[in-house]
Amino acid sequence: MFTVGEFAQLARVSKRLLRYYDEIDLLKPAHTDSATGYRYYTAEQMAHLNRILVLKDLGLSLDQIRRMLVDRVSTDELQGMLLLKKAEIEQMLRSELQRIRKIEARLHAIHSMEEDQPLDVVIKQIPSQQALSVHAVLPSFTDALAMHRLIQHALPARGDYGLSFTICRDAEIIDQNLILEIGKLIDTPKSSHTPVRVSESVKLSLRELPAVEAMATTIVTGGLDVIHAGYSKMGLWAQANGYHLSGMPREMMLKAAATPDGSDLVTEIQFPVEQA
Amino acid sequence: MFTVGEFAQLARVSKRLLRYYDEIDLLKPAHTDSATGYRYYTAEQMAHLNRILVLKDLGLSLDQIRRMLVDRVSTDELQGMLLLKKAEIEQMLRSELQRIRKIEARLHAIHSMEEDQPLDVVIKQIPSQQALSVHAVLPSFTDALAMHRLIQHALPARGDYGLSFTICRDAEIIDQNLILEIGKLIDTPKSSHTPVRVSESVKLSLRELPAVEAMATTIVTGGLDVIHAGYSKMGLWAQANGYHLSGMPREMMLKAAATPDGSDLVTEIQFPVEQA
DNA sequence: GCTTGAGGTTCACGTAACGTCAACGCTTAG
DNA sequence: CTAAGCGTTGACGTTACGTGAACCTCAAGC
Repeated sequence: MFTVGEFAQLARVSKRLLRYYDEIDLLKPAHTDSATGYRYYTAEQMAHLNRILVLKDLGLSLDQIRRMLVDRVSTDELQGMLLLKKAEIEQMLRSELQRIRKIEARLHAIHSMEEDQPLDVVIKQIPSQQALSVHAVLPSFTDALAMHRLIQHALPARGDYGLSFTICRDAEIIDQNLILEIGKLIDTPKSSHTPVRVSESVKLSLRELPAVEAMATTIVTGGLDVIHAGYSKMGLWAQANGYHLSGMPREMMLKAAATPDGSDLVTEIQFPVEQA
Repeated sequence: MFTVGEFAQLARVSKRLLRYYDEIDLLKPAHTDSATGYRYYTAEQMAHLNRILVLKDLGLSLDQIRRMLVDRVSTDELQGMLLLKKAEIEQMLRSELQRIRKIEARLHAIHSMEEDQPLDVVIKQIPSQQALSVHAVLPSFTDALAMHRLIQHALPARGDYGLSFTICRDAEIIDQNLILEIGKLIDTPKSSHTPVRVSESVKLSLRELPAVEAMATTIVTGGLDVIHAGYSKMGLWAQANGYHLSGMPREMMLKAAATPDGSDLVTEIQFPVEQA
């Protein structure tokens, strides 16, 4: 029989830990003096403690260990728990490897473009959204900007409209003509008063932008040249981080231009992606 | 300007998160109404938030991110932190791989020896310990057991003695003759009254067992045959888990034999090991 | 018998990054 | 006028595994 102190020293654990394991019914001393409350452990319990420490080291929680040891679980179940734990660790290893890859990509980005800040790309899930939009074939993004202004003026000020957006319906951005969808999100999807609306020769129609599971997004501040550069950087980023494009890119105008050149535009570029 | 709700929805984070980041000075809204306390965020702050989310995803803590962004840390330092984080993750990957190996070894052990319980091997650090011991060349462990009894009787009952131990001074356990060190630990190292002590023809001398950084230990219950089997299993275990022997094995007698055959002996087998 | 060290219990804290709930104020739409 | 909806603060919970401090009791050696 050993007292806590002796037992703790032999096992090289703290006395506190032994009391704790007693408290959570993981390892009760073989005998507890009812008068003094003193705990007494047998030599055989050292084997028990060792088993606990080993299983803990394998990554099992104390709760699982208690179920396995105190509740006398079968060898098959134990094997199952170990296999499960192993699978868990393997999953974790994969995600940590991915993380390492991202860190390396970022380090590379810092190194290669010294003063240009590296892109901050966040992947988020986007729900489906209702929108009022029009399809247009335009010679340049500058015309798209004009179109946005036109729409802005045509819509009533007091209507639950959200952000202005542009969708490139053609994956290849051709300098000649752009196939675009231009419009505004609708904040309150309940508004049934928005089936169509006319503004000169363009008609806005109600549309539902599909949900996207993984949308790679980044914020750019600046005019059309900066936005265009952002598109190409997003492509590089996807390349470096193991994603590939899986849908039509979108642009969300977070802040409209105050100056004519649009140098204070704030735009969120959105790329639907998939793990390559 | 966006309110928390709008900003949260755009960024796809919770409002709570934004308030939290405000509270910990990680991302303060561009403006806070002093009357109502309402928070207002600008479009530019979305870029800021994105950077925070990206760095968080890379595994940095919010505290580190604050230091990097709010306290305007240099690119070099940022690079250093990322490299450090990468090294951390790599270290973690190594230890998790080791863990996987241990789990696999255990699964294999469960599978191969169906009813014999797999060995529970715990690695601990052992400090140097004082002991009273004698060196002996004996034909068998049975004689060692007898020697332990002899010593037990020769020593005064009331002396701060600890466990009985045996050290195999020869790595190869030869059936012919064993080179052993037999004795008892001394609990209170201050006892200067124990320089030597005589008992018939054997003399116990004061000795200091060296500290061991990594001691693989396991508990076996049973007679000499069981203990001997434990030795060989420990060898197999080390093999399977990537360790190798780096010193003289020790045996600690946790519980002396009550029966002559020693079938209720409880012994801790100790192998000094190193990572292979 | 006295001191001392080891034992006991109980409460609290500590991490990291929020989630959840309660109570309350302000504004607007019906 | 009132209820809905959004905003605020504050406190507590979560998860897992313990550690620390304060305070009290008890066994044992001299």
